[in-house]
Amino acid sequence: MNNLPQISEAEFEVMKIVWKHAPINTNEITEKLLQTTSWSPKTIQTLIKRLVNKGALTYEKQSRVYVYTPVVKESEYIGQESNSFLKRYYDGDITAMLSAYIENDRLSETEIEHLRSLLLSDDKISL
Amino acid sequence: MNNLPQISEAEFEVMKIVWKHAPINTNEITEKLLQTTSWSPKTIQTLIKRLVNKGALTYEKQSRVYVYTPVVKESEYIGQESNSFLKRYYDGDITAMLSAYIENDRLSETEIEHLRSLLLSDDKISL
DNA sequence: ATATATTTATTACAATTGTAGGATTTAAGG
DNA sequence: CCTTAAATCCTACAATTGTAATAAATATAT
Repeated sequence: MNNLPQISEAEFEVMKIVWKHAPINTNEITEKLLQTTSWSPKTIQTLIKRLVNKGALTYEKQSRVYVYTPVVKESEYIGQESNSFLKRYYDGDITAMLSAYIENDRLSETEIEHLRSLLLSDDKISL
Repeated sequence: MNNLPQISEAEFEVMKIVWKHAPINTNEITEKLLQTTSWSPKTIQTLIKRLVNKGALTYEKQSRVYVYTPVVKESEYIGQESNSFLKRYYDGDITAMLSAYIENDRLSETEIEHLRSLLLSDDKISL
């Protein structure tokens, strides 16, 4: 059973901070986000609140401050999003995605090399 | 200059039909979609209309019937979505996505074989 | 104890999306 | 020409999202 909560794009930015720095409080989250966005602190608070409501974050009161921890795991969430992305656009077939990238010359030589070594140096090669 | 229109999930289902069968009229679109969804024909009409408004489809009147053609190309749209997906979840790095899939054993042996042959039999190998 | 500074909670509002019903237009048959 | 069936257009409404402002609660210094 999975079905992680649905996390919007802006909310995801908050999640990234929490995943990286948890346990982390509101002010710290805000501070970090202000380095990369121009969101109002009020907006950030709303996003945090919504993530709590959705069950993506939990918090613990430390006197007047709330300290947040992720409920959903980053890898799990990204894995789920990746699967639904692949399903939507490539009929669930990651090789189809790769094919498209290769055919449209969207891969640099370096990337191709990297992919080759990923696939060849993998322990799966032992068949 | 690109910036294709933003197409929602339900709208995308309509687009897939049009990409595949254009030029195609409302009734034909509806008929095809009813094979895979349980949407009301009214809903489908709304989706088509929105796609026209967004500039994703154009139409031509053939007496009382509208016949639709895509304005945005499928490969272009999917390519754009793929890039923004990779940017969002893998820092734009498709090899990172592959790594994650390999590490989490999300790839079948068949898929791995397929990927290997894609990368090895590619004309890029000529370096 | 109380004022106040700081936090959190509540409310707001427009745009997009899913999901459709109702109104209007119009082609075509009589 | 006019009725009517079929097609398109307009309207609706709740949920989610981006983006905040305002209100309320509360810890802490005095």
